[in-house]
Amino acid sequence: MILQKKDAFNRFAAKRGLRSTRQRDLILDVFLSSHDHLSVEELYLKVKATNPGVGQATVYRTLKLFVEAGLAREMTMSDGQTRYEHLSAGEHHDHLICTRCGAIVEFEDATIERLQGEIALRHGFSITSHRLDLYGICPACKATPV
Amino acid sequence: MILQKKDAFNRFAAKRGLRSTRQRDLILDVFLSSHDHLSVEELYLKVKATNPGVGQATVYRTLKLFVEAGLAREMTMSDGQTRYEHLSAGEHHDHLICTRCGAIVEFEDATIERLQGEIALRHGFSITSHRLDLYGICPACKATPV
DNA sequence: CTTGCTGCAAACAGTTTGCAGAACT
DNA sequence: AGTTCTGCAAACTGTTTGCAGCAAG
Repeated sequence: MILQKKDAFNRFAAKRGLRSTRQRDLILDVFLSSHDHLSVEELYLKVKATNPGVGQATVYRTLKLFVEAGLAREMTMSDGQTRYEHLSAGEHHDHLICTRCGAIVEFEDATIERLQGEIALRHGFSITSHRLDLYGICPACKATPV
Repeated sequence: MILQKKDAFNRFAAKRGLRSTRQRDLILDVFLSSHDHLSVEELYLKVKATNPGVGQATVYRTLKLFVEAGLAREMTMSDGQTRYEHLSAGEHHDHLICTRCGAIVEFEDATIERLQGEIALRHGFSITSHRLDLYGICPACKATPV
């Protein structure tokens, strides 16, 4: 799974004439072995933990490459931070987001996807992507007194 | 319609002990008489056109009040800007967004709303709000060569 | 007269960029 | 050797905040 993604990135890099560097390998490792939805800051700190010399700018630049390579998806959160989640070819999922603790749960719903397609058609749009976030309180937070 | 919203804001202001100022009235007028989904910058420019002395900070502060008063909804766009749209009590709609020209078309779909509720229930979440954006190319752009 | 509101400018947070040196091929 | 990539720091963008003066009640 992780190897597949590394291969995918290597193919992308080769096609684009990008060089293979220690930093890019490292950032890819950390990204792939982490849970989804990391902010750049979180990823940067994880990378720095094992390899202090790496700069933030490189993390920013490398994440943009992952997006171009189709490995990652960018999500602009309402707190102004950008988060990156894993993305496999053709796969898509939406999010339940806890507004108290920030937990993010993924889900998929084929019926909603289909209805979205119908709505787009009705308005003459050709859809390239979409984003569905449901905000609320997760079960754990409901059980915990504020 | 516009008067109703002004009343709503006045009631909110009274309850909160806020003062009635020239700037707030002006910004509310401009906001209510504009199309939806304005960025702060756009609104600020419109306000400044008729009343040059108004500062950006006031526009930012006033828009946050509108959100608290339930007149407006904040949307963080992927370009990093925040846009504000009109909001009436209980009303909700989602968006088709053209990635070429930036046009935003609103739609509502009761079935999707219901399915969202079911998904939330299944995961034990209590939903407070949601956001559904469909990104693609609008009919006008499809007809226009790049 | 008292307190909240405004405009300005400075501060901030997240992200991007220019550049000199390091590293890949 | 030639060129890309990196790290640093400075620049940028959108937004927030501190403060002195202004204005509403």
